[in-house]
Amino acid sequence: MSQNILKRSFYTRPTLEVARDLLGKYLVFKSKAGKITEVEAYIGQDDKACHAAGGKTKRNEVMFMKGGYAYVYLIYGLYHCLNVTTEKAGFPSAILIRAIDNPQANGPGKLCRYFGITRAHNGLDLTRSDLYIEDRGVIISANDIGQSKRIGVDYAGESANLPWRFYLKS
DNA sequence: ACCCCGATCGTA
DNA sequence: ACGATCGGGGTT
Repeated sequence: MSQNILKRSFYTRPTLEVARDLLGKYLVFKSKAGKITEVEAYIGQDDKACHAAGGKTKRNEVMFMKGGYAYVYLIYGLYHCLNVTTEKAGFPSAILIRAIDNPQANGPGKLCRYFGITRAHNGLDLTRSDLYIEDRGVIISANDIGQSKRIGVDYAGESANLPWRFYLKS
């Protein structure tokens, strides 16, 4: 029924809108799927916690693509993190998918381990590959959404306190 | 060539 | 509270 894969126009909107709207959607990859329960937004070069704060590099170049691409990077030499790009080409912004409703994928590193997502998937187009996000008709109201500062970015000065983490209250 | 450190996680 | 583990990015 509601097999509704999110299309380009969903991702190319303002990042904070996309972040809130991703809650309750389903991340799907190779026969595994789960409801997104926690995300964080990283927006532009003024955001000192954003990987693109210092400009474009080989590692973060996908962040400069238009909305709807997978930005995957290795962190701490051990784990991978999955982001989805947002907004228009040339503006670096993305949303970190931190958790789905599954104890095996309740953190960004665990999530990638659970799905088998690695840097090999960096740059995938979420609108035309087997990695995608779909709307299964779950309705999320404003009262269901919690908001806080982002995790693990205390080094980022002023940006550390931006309330750009969104999660589904349990 | 070298050094520092990270959008994490599991164990102590 | 801390160690694992490694590549990116800046510096020499």
